[in-house]
Amino acid sequence: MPKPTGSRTFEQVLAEIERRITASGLTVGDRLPGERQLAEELQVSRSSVREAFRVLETLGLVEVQVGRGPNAGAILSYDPGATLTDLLRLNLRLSSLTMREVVDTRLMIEQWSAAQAARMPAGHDPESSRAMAAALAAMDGAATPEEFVRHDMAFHIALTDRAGNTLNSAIMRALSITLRQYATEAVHRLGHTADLQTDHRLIHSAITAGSAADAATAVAEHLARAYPPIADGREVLPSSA
Amino acid sequence: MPKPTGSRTFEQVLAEIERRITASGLTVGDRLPGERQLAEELQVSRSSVREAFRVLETLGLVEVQVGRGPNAGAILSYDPGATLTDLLRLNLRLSSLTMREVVDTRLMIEQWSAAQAARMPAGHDPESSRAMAAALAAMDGAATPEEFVRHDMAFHIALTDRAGNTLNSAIMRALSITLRQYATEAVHRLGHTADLQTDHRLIHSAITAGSAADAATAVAEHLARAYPPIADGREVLPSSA
DNA sequence: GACCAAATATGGTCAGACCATACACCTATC
DNA sequence: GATAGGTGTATGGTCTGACCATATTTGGTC
Repeated sequence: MPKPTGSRTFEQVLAEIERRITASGLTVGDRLPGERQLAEELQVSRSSVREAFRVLETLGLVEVQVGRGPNAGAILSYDPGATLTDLLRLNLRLSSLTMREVVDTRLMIEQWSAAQAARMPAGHDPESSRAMAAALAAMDGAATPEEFVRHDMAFHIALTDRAGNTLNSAIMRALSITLRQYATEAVHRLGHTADLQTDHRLIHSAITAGSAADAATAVAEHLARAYPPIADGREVLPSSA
Repeated sequence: MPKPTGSRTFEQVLAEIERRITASGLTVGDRLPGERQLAEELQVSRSSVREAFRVLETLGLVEVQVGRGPNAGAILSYDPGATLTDLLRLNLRLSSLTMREVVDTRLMIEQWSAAQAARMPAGHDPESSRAMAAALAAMDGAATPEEFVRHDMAFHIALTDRAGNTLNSAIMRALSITLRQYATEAVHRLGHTADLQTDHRLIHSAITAGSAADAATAVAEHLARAYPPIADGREVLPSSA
């Protein structure tokens, strides 16, 4: 037991909030009591409640808004992506992670997702289907590498969404954001995007055709092309996030 | 731009700390200034510094200790696992995630890792090698389902470590902890562990023999046996964590 | 009914105090 | 001189109470 259920006050507040979520069946969209009210209910100071709220906010579980009315206060939300993104970015800064590992994990998720997506019935999740097609078209019309990469990210995220695992989707979103600048530089280096688009269409048609194995292969080849300079070193994150 | 670089004070403190980490080359083990000192340096209140510290702590980037001496204060650390675990647990509580998705993601990582591990040269990472063998033996001698599951977790984590991707390892650790109680109940239901151990040995020998495909297949079959009742519903987390 | 102004509830921030903890330092003793 | 014990002090942890900023609600006025 590394943590003996936290003796600090804000940890007890966290435990109580977690207990209430479980017991009262609170869910996304519901509101937590205000800072002052919760402080009085639990007989703790407002500072402790605030520190607990910062933790919940960091975990992407609540969104806090000032002012008055139904939208003010701490609202239960669902955005693990932001947390994961922060986590990845900071760990790259600390050199606890390498770009190589991030890219490999992305390949893993995307290969898996492409295979799963190919196995889905034709009419499955029309929204992600539309998103993939739209991203493909938008990449054709992209005027700058930045714009291309933006739609490229959308394409790969839609692909992951299509596999239907929201946990994988959340991780994929975080990985994409982390790799964005890297991807942009790669496109600049390449100088053109024709090969990448050929890859994308190969992936897309394999999924549409229901060929899981082909889809997985196409994804692997695409990422090998997109991230060639990454060998095995401890590349650091570009200076600007 | 969802976040305009945070107008709140504690977010500016976070940005400044992140800047210092990047600029000064601070790394794991180094100490951040004390709360009072940082507050004065940045001309903000101690409360704001504390809220920033709570965020860093939640992200697993610092560990805070009271008292005096070289171990006191906020030390840069590296423990994304705790954050991921909290993230998973709370999102399961909010029903934003299903057990099915968690199990699927675990299968994905473990299949990938088993295949990668099988491709490694024989002498690679002797530590995880030893850990796998030790866990196998310990499972044979386990007297209770709880003890069996503890060593089972160690086995699967060692397998993932052997693939050499620390990001995947961190995710796998979080998934394992999240699934622990579930796994324990599954072993209780099964009533015996012979089949599971047969699976484990199959996985182990496939990796040792360097057969990536066999290793991946063995992992898939093992997890299908270990988590059979999970179909497609929105199973909730067991009440006690 | 529309519009504008005041009241109010909410989070955001600050200053200052006191407590608990754990090491640092110094003194007394041998 | 070495050791043991007490005291000092820097650190995080918590609380109180105040004030500010913001956004909605309320109510009055035209």
